[in-house]
Amino acid sequence: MLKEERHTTILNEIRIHNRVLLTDLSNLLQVSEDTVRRDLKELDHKGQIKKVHGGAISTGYHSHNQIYAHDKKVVIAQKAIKLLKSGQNVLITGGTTNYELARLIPSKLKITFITPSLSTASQLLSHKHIEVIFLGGRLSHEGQIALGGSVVNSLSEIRADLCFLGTGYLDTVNGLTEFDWEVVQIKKAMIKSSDHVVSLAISEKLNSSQRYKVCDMDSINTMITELNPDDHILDSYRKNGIKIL
Amino acid sequence: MLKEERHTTILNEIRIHNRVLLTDLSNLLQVSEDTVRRDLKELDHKGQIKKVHGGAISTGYHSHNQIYAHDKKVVIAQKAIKLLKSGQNVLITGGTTNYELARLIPSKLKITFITPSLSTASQLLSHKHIEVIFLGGRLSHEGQIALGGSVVNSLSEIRADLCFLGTGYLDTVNGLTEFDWEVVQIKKAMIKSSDHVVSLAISEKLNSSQRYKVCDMDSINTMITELNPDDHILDSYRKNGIKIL
DNA sequence: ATAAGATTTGCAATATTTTGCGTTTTAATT
DNA sequence: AATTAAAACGCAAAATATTGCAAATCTTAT
Repeated sequence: MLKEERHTTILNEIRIHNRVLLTDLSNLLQVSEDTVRRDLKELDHKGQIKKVHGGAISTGYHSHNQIYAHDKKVVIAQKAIKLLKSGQNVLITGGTTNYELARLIPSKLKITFITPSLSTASQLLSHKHIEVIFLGGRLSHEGQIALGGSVVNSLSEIRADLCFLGTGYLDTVNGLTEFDWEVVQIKKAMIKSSDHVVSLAISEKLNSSQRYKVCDMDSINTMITELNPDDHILDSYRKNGIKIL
Repeated sequence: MLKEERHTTILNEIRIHNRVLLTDLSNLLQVSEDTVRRDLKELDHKGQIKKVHGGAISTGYHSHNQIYAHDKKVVIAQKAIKLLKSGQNVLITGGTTNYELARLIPSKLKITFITPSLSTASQLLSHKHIEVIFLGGRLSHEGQIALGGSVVNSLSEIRADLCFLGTGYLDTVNGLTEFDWEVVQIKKAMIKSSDHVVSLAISEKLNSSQRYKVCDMDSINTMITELNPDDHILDSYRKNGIKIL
């Protein structure tokens, strides 16, 4: 049986049952478990399925993205926290990385966070010593963040020490880009209101871009990825005078 | 059963019931309690649930008193939903009763809800057909709602068809009263912006009052409790020309 | 057609992960 | 304080993954 045939069969099985066991596939396809394992690995790498211990599950669901690259995000969040000092006024967007950041804030820091993101706000509120300002507006169903003119207006009345920009795509040529136009407006306003702009992105987001531009690379002061700061992947970013953590 | 499957099941259970018992999960998933414990630990670590003694609850928002008088609150919420019509602009406060209301909104209704409550907003957002406007401001750690002048200001620019006031204490002499002065300011502004004011309260809240006054009974158009509308406990409220459901 | 090179496959040895059980520690209740 | 339920810990067995390797298979250039 050809590899491509197996792959189609596997994808079908997962499409039907939402999950599949490695041993079952080995029986069904009449190949060794090793081969199936390698097939799953390949399909996972292509993003078509999610390989898990003992088999694979469908990737279409929400569950995948939430847990995806979780470890990397924790690493990023921990680096970001080192930038915080008591007394600061900090702008922060939504996204799972910033959510992690919000979770991990040490209790000794007394900081005011300002955010348009429901999930980030909620997480921040679990810390009794943190003050949280929510930027109101129409909430988007996808990102659970407030969008629109009211947010931008409110931001124009704010001066922040720091700004944590989550998600987004980074590229030395196009700078920071986003998929959603409204999100771009918010981020632009956030950057304008901050003394220091920090971009948090897992390395997958590097060297890729989306259709709308938030800012050039030189508007970003600090860049944080899960990689070692002197990883060669970051070489092209270094020359822009950006601090890399 | 794959670990990921268990995780999805656990998250679903919590999403539906807001909490789960460890022993129930152990039965449901047919694995040892230790395994469930490890699953919960993992999910908690990822921030997807909150692990507590004996089981787990959903993250952020609502706490243990969520469970209190839950059945009564569902009854109230169901009555309240009958007042809703597509196309309306509806103000809604926080509180567990309104949270239930938000949960139970039927999908055929196209409504815009405006709220200063994080938990209510978040729940409303789970309905794709509902538009949600969040009234931004400084968030309180206790109630998870936005307080302060910015909320009151925003409310002055809004005209709503309906206003659902949760919590609060009702009394024929003192009217609607509250414990928190800032909350009072918000509720006053909400009443001012609405054509029709609905008070939702479990019967325990009747005939009791707190230190700050929101409004007299005659500012309230409709009153909803879990009791039968012609229960004698409600007699004294009836004469104010209030509609009782 | 065939020989060199690359890819795929199965196997075995070695790691890693998962899981349930007994024991100890911790937390809630009376 | 005493009693009980739950959580944490360490452990060992079982299941699953990874790796190196050699045989089989497929490519492709001559």
